[in-house]
Amino acid sequence: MDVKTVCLGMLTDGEASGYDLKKTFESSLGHCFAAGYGSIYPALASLAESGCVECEEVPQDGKPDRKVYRITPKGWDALRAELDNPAPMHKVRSEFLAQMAFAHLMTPQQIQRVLDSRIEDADRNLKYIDEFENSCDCEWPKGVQFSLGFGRAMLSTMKKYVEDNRHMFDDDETTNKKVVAK
Amino acid sequence: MDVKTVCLGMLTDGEASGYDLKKTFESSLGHCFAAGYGSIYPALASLAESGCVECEEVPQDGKPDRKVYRITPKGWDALRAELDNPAPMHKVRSEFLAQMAFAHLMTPQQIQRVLDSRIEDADRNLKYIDEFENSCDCEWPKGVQFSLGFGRAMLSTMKKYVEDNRHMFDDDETTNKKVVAK
DNA sequence: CATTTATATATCGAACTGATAGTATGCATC
DNA sequence: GATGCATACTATCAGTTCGATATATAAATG
Repeated sequence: MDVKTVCLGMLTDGEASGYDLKKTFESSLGHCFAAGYGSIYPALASLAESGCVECEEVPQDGKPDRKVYRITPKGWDALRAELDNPAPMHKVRSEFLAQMAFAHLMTPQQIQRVLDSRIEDADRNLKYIDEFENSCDCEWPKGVQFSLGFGRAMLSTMKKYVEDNRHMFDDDETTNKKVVAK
Repeated sequence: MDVKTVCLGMLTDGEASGYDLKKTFESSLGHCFAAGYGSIYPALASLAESGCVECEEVPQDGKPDRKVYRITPKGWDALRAELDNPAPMHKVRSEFLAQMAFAHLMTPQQIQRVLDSRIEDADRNLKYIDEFENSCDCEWPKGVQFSLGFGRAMLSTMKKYVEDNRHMFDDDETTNKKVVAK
């Protein structure tokens, strides 16, 4: 399940350009699988070379030609083979947690700022998921619903965990002052 | 907070070789920030070149020289600058969710196998976290505790979500049979 | 005695990231 | 009327990272 395969999967829904695919990445998979032009265009070129997709160049005046891609029977075979993978990975790369593991080298202010930004980011992503879910009159396929719900569950847990545990990093001085103030 | 910075952070705990750092990546950051030799060795070479770490080659008979790295004052400055980043990212790249988004192209058997493997993976990672947490007589620093708790919260949510929602993909035929059997 | 595991180094191609660049249209703001 | 910004569309490039592989030896395990 690399970028190539995901592009192939998206093309089962109908022909599309690299630009179109980028938008789909941002909307439906944005919370769990990112890809930029630097991945998408090479992926399409490679898929075209191996015969998994066909490309039709649609001339447009002024704008550059629109290159529309369509999945081929060979592409369907390749996709089915990939979807048979019984154990696809779920990887996390958290500079946030890595930084927090060095909290003893940071000031309380630095720590709280980082925690604030994590909560903001979670909220932003929760909003994206809601917006995407409501952007369709009809229902999304089950798999997409599952994926959106999964994202929501993870982001809610993340937010709650940060909120519930940020007191761990309360400044001792501040705490003492509060105690004294009582 | 790239691999270079994390290595620098680990070296604040005392000198270490590339091999030692790899073990630390596997144990304390394994659940949230992976790095292999292909990242660690180039990172150390680059840090040495920029004067952030010193390297001492300790000869050993039979085995290749052990290269021991130590952080320098310049390295401390670089680390402090990185730790000032107010909004470190938390990225997810889930081939699992991407594949599930195409569940309508898979058989119910394929889907259930994928969900099983996700639960197994969550359990495995929860076990790793517990084992690491108990591998120390004294207490880990607050930041490390926070990071471990975070990982546990996310993995528990993941497992529960999959368990609670896998029925979404029950085979219609099977469901009908059950209903009939009643 | 053979095999596996641990110690320790390192490289390489493929893949991915994030930024940048080019070109045109339309729309709003100043 | 100009300036800047958003949208549509293409594409590349340097730097990073991933996963696998290679090399060599000692110690433990079967």
